[in-house]
Amino acid sequence: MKRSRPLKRKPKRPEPKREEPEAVDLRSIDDDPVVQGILTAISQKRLKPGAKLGEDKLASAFGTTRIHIRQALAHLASRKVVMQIPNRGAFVYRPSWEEAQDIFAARRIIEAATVSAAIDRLDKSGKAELKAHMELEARHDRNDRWASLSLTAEFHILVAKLAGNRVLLEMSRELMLRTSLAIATFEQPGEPDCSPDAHPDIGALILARDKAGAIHAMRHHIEEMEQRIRPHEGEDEVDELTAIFQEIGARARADG
Amino acid sequence: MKRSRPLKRKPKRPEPKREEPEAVDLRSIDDDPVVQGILTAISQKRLKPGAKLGEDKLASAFGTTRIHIRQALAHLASRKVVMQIPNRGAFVYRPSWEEAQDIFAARRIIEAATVSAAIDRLDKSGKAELKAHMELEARHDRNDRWASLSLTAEFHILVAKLAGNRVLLEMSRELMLRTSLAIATFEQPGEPDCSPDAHPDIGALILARDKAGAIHAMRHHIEEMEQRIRPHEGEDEVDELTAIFQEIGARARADG
DNA sequence: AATGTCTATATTGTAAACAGTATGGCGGTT
DNA sequence: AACCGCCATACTGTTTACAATATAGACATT
Repeated sequence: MKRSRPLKRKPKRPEPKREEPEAVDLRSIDDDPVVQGILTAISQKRLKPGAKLGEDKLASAFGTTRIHIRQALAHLASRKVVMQIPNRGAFVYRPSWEEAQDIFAARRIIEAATVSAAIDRLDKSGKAELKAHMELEARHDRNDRWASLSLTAEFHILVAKLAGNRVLLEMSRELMLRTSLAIATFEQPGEPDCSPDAHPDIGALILARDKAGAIHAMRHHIEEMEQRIRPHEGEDEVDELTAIFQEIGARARADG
Repeated sequence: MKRSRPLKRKPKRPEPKREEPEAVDLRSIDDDPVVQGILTAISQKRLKPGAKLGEDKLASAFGTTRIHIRQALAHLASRKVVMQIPNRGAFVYRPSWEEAQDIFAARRIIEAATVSAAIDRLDKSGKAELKAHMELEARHDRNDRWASLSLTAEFHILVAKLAGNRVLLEMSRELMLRTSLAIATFEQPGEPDCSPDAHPDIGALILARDKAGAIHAMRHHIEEMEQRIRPHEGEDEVDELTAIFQEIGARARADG
């Protein structure tokens, strides 16, 4: 509907009213506790792919309203961490087998680049951070599964931080999460995402500024992860059906 | 509030009710006309960085409701295409100078990889697509600025498609958009994002399967783009202030 | 003259009620 | 006994109205 403005003021506006914001706090929705909660729950594998995320339940769980939850779920759906199905609700995203492979391939590319850039930019404080993290990983309590999962992911994030490129850092974070989902979908549960023994080697190579060696080690490390997943074989009949339906859906959308 | 369910049914549920969706149409919000409209408007530089995106105005412009607009804006904010400021509204995202540089650096990495993968996977239909696009670009109407902008962006998207990795394709799309914003922010308006003359060379090198040459040409092409932007100098006083405030905000958040 | 305060207005954010859609159990039919 | 349609229920999606906040102009003050 058109606004019924009183028209009392002068309608002319020679300069079109500088509407551009100069400096404000732009706290992102990423800082939202609901988003963070779901994210950590997923990266710690407490939420499995395909799990339903009911709006009412989440609202009461987090002690907030449904609107807030909807916003958080929409954001997570934009980032492909949850899947929203019309009139059915939100579910933890379950990547396809092809998508899982693509995620690993993307990580090989991006993390090779972050390792390279991290070595180029490595300075005193960077070395200290890296050493501190390696020590943390070496002496952490291996019985605390959730802490382990967080720590091993943090190593890759730290390397991305050292690379000094925020865009690559965002992408690494995103790929890390989607890797968690890929592994959780296609591997027996309970094991960590990374074989943690590889991290000290990679870290040492970075500290030694051995670029070729560090890149090779990182690539190998990611390939090791990838080899721990297998396509679902027991659900072939079902998967065939889903393939058919998705094919039909895609075709209908392309034709229409 | 807690749901006041009648409790007439048996509360026990031995099997936790298979809630996982098997096969459904999952049309993404990316297909939404509002999202697409804003996206193309930005990539065609009809919407400039910093422009205000009022909810009511967009709602009446698209002939839909404010809620719909809000969802679309939230999605675009998740993808860093718009910036949402609490109680102020949504604005077309304006990257910082550092972010602009990071975007170009990320593109160098990712597009070098897509070029490489595209050459590896290049088959008959891929060659045909590439040739068709190059012909389109060669004989298009150079006076139609908006068509030119779309076409030159499509070249990079096509290469990413040929690489056969959906995750990298998504990332390329995202980086493409953010490149548009970066160039629009730091360059005088009106010029295309790419110097279009470079595309035929890159395409020819891909068709010739000259991997090293194609990667080099792509890197060079992106560097050329990057060299066309300059940090804002006339707004140094303002930028200094914003830098200070952002510094303070970040510090306060880190300390708190 | 520049700054500070106040008020009206416009715009965003939130809550609650309503409508639409899928789910699951029940009964009827072959 | 298995299958099919029907109906109650639970959940998501949407509308509506209201509350909170920022903006812009006018006015008072130093």
